[in-house]
Amino acid sequence: MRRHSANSGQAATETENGRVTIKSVARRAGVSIGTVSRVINGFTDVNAELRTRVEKAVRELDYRPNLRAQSFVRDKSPIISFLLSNRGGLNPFHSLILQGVEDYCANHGYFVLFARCQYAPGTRPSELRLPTVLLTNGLADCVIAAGVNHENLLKMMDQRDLRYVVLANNLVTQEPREPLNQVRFDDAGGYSEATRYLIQLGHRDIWFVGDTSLQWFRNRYEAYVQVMHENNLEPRAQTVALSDDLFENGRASVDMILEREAPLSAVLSCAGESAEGAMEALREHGREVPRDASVIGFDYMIVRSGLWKLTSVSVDAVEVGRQLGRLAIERLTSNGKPLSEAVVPTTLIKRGTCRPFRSNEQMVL
Amino acid sequence: MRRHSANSGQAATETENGRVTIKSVARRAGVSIGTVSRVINGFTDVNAELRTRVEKAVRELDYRPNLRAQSFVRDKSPIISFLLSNRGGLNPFHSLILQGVEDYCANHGYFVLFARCQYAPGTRPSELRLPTVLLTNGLADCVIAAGVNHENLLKMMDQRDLRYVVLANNLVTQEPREPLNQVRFDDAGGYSEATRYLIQLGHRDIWFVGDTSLQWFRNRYEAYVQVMHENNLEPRAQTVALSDDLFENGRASVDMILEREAPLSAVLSCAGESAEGAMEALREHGREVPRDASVIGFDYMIVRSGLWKLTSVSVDAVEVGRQLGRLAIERLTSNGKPLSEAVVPTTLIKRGTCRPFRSNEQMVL
DNA sequence: GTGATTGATGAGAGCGCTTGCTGACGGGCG
DNA sequence: CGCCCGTCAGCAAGCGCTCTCATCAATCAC
Repeated sequence: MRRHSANSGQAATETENGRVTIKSVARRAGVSIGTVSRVINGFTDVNAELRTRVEKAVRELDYRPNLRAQSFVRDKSPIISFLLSNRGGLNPFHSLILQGVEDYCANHGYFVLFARCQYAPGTRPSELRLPTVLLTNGLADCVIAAGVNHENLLKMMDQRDLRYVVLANNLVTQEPREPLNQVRFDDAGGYSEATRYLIQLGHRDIWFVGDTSLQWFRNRYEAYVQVMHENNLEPRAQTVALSDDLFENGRASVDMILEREAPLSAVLSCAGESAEGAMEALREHGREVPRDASVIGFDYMIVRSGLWKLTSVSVDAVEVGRQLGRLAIERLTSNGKPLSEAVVPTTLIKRGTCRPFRSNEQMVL
Repeated sequence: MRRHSANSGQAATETENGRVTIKSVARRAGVSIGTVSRVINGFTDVNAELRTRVEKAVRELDYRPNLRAQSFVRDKSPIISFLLSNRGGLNPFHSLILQGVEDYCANHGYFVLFARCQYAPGTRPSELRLPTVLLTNGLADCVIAAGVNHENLLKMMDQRDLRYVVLANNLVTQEPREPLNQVRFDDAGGYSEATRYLIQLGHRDIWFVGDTSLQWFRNRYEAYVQVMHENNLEPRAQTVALSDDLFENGRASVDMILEREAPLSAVLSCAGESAEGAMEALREHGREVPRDASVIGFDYMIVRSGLWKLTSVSVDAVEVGRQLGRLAIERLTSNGKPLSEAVVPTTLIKRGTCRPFRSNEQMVL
């Protein structure tokens, strides 16, 4: 690449080359650019008449400050980056979260940059190849780390003094982490409630289905186990991943349970898709839901078409996004001091897949 | 708001206040900042030795140019805005498109800003309240208009000399529009192919199901009608929206057709969800798919869990996004001259819901 | 009436970078 | 040897804005 050759010729000397800048406004209003700056930035110590004149000039010229110049001189930008880590695609859950982030940020004068990245949990922080968003100096002032994240990335961001906020549910950590600068939804609480609900309905043979090698599912599993123990019931779980596909995993798990004729009167499933799979397996074995078995799954208040009848532990994913946006903006305005965790509650939404236990159900098998 | 009081005191005179700028690099390498600039921008007319020294200094100081300063002085930014118009949420289809946009842009040094907006089709361009992304001067240099768009927004952007690229399939226009600066996927082609396929399988009573008051579904409908006519078959369609919910609309439409005992051997559905609804209705009427009726729907190559058996007209939505990203970047680098339309093909993916017609199927009803 | 205080304004420096221009240098050629 | 010209480094002018500081007017206390 060679330098561009001279082509500007006679640079516009005093005249403006077509664009409206703070100077044009100042000239038109007959004030200095400092005064214009004070008016557009809402300082109160400006004479009412001058203010009016400036405002008129702004309107007439349709002036809008150059964000690039503003960001440059203020040394900050109104951009927050939403970083989706280690996820193939933008799944419905994260779509809703992104939507919530955008919603909150847009309402508070910030913009959301969408970026993705992949990294291995094992890589040492210093050897981590950061995504371009994080490497680019001055692009975004705060990062929202969603998707599946690991300690090494957070360490790296700490080292580089990058401000960030994390979605804690999908954060995989070895040792417990101080719950700062993070948003979490209380899925464990929801799974406790769901378990209690099934017990109240009279169920005893309640199976948890889900791959507990994944931390987020393990949290749900542990909540289930605890409630079962509190009620002197034996947890009975199929926690090995029989498939990568959640639907298929739910189907295969329940199929296995029924094949070996283990007693089963309710299924608490780690996810919505796997609950659908569980229902498929029950159907295949001639057991009707909820008549012959109750099923509870998980969802995130996505608007589903007609048939969404699954009783679920439910979290408002858009709200999770809003909280992430809120925390990110607070981090920027709170001068970087750590913020305490925000928790979004979950609710057990009772739809059509649970029913009180009747002992003759056992006969069906 | 009052002006900030003086708090800087003795501004750092010649020393740098902690941050690494082009000056630090220049000093360390013993060259002028101009030379550093030329090196980091890849100009070739730099002496090899100086270049090496500069590169060394950059590495040692871990220097990264300040994007804010660069954007400011270059008067352009590496940010492209993905604007989702008139859509409640970020649905799976648009999530995939966004993903494709991000994919392409990230690979070409651009960043993607995610924004949403709502506007009425009827509003006159001059009265349109533009979303903040478009109003903010210097934020993004090009806008990708996805979601459902209308002429008034495009007119407004034209007037303001905003560069943009449109997803044409969801663009609602009165008069035909020159296909410039837009990406389109050929769903009409896919629906023609699907119709021909059903005819080849021997089906005659092929029903199109979908609300044709929506332009994108009407395009599919018209492709269907044309192929039917070419084959001297009578188009038979349920084009009135019986519900806002696609699933329910498909279900209700087919239910109505079957209720009045109209002959039906295949359903060509405007969307995937509505095809699921159609299958539900067939099931309710005791007709098994594909034994007693064939069904074709639509999808966008989303990875669905196990049971996705629907034969579909299919478009690679991620590719649509990539094309949008490509066109947007071309618009920026092609000095603003209009670019010709990009078309993403659709394919008929034959899964498990179609079978050759057997006349005794008619008996089932 | 005088000096001190307060308040509003304009002037201008400076943010970090790009880039046109100037001029030093050296090699080729007459 | 001198001249010309191509090459390449440094200088410095800006880009549009913010914000400090000096200035000046008006107000107030006594």
